[in-house]
Amino acid sequence: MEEIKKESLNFIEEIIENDLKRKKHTTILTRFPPEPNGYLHIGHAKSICLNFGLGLKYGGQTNLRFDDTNPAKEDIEYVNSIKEDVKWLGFEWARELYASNYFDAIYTLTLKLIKKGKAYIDESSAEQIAALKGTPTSVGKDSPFRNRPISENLALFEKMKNGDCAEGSMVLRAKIDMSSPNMILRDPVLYRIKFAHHHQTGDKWCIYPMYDYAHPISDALEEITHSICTLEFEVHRPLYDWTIAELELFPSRQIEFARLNLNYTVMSKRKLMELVKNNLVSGWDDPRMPTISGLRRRGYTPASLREFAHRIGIAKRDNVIDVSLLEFCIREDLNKNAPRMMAVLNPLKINIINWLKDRTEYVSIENNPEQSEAGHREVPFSNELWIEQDDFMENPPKKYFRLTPGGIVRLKGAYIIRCKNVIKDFEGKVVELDCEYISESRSGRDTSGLHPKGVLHWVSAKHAVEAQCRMYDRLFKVESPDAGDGAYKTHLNQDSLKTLPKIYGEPALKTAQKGDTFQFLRNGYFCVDTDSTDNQLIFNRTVTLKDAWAKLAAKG
RNA sequence: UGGCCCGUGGUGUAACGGUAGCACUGCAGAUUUUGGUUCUGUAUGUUAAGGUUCGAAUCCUUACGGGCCAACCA
Repeated sequence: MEEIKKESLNFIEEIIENDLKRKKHTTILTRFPPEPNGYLHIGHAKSICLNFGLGLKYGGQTNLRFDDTNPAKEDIEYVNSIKEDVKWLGFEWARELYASNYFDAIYTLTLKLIKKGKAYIDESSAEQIAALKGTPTSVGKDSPFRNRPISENLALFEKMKNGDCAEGSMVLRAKIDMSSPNMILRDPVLYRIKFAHHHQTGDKWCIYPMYDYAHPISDALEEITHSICTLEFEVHRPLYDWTIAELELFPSRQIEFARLNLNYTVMSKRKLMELVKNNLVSGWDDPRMPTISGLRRRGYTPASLREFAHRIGIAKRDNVIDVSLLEFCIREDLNKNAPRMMAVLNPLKINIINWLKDRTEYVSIENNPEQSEAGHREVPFSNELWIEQDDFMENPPKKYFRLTPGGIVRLKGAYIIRCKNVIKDFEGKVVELDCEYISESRSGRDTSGLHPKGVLHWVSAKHAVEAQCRMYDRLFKVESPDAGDGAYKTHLNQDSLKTLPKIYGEPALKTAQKGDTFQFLRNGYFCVDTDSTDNQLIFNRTVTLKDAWAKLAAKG
């Protein structure tokens, strides 16, 4: 009998399996609760994969619920982008919901809370409330309005709802414990007045519940079994439980896990928003952004992001994931799935001097060595070719096995050539190379007996497709741009985007469509950018290939 | 000077009182018509001190380190 080692569970899965086993629940229901006040980033992707993944794994479901309790900061634009991103990641929600769907229910429940004497209207100013709140190390003091009669609370709450009170003039507070060591429990604000237009409810309401109050109620009304959020909400859990208990609702349980941190980038919505607003990037979907839309435009696939989320795991300790893991995940996917193409990014012209000027020969090159069923394509070879400037050196260092004066090299899928003559301009810069091809060296029928160490990619000049290339690198030049004071913007990598206005690709690239991904042989993975037009093909570099030579050369 | 949470190689994450494992990264080598892929090898770890136990990364205590908490934000 083969012993099957069962995959270890993360702590949330353990809780769920335990709940299922003990029959606390017969099925599970999770939710992904974004606030529509910005675009989703890869940290949200972690949460999405967790919540939807759990639903899938345990045969339950997951709701998408917009946490839209603050109309001042939220917008329908974000609602739409969030839906698009979740779908693109490959998940389907059971129900599309909004916390605002429950505004009536929450209002009714609140009446019950007030009648129980568990909430009161406080007419103190925000400053007064803050002053009486105390500090983490000193207790708070009761508000002078704390013990007003229930009937008065009811009447004032009614007035508040009817729009008879000015913004900031009063709030509804829970009556819990002003001396609690947990600041969250010092009579938290439940409702505030905001005369703001809401993207879902329009102008129906001028009072809006706070997150801490609306969230447990929303969870409970949906009968969410496991309400998963990030660690900073841990201290809010007693309030979450208090709300459910006082209102006698479905016992949803909040569980917290550590949010994702990635090095060489920033992850807070506020900072990402600043980058966008200050035009430090081209938008939320700039390919350098850690947003889901940015990664999508960069050429990351949903599968690679899901794999990444799986590999980083779920735990409660703070973590900083190395971007190299993200890069590993996309390379792994694209290596297996992206068709290979040849494209010369920094061209150097070579003349095959013993090749007839008008002759074109087609050579057959595999589309993907990782997939035999991907087949081959025909690539034209002629007397004028482009190769990469880096692939020729007049005075090569040791272990350089590309083209050198008098040296030989294999042109991928075609012939071996020998460099016969180096042509320079008046400044001494190499501008062209005269080479001879070895006629009996054609790939697949090579009888030359030669074994060059180097194999170069190339493009026939007269058949080349021209395109623009955007070479992306990490947005920040330091590992922790967030460290220290708010000076993260000073760590921006000025070279995070280099545009190559004219690159030469093999003819098959002509029909490439937006979003298509390729491996440009020896250069990296690229995808067709959404800015492309019929007249101008634009590629984004998703990620480079691992480059052993670059490493060696850098060492000297 | 408060409360809560968390400390396992460089980075993540397992081991649920019984041989500290896996992945990424690094390094070295093999293979290769991509200096890619693949394969092999290798380096680095239980924060510390006590205690319980035949046996502790795991349980207890203390210390140390990190994080969170004082929006009418989420």
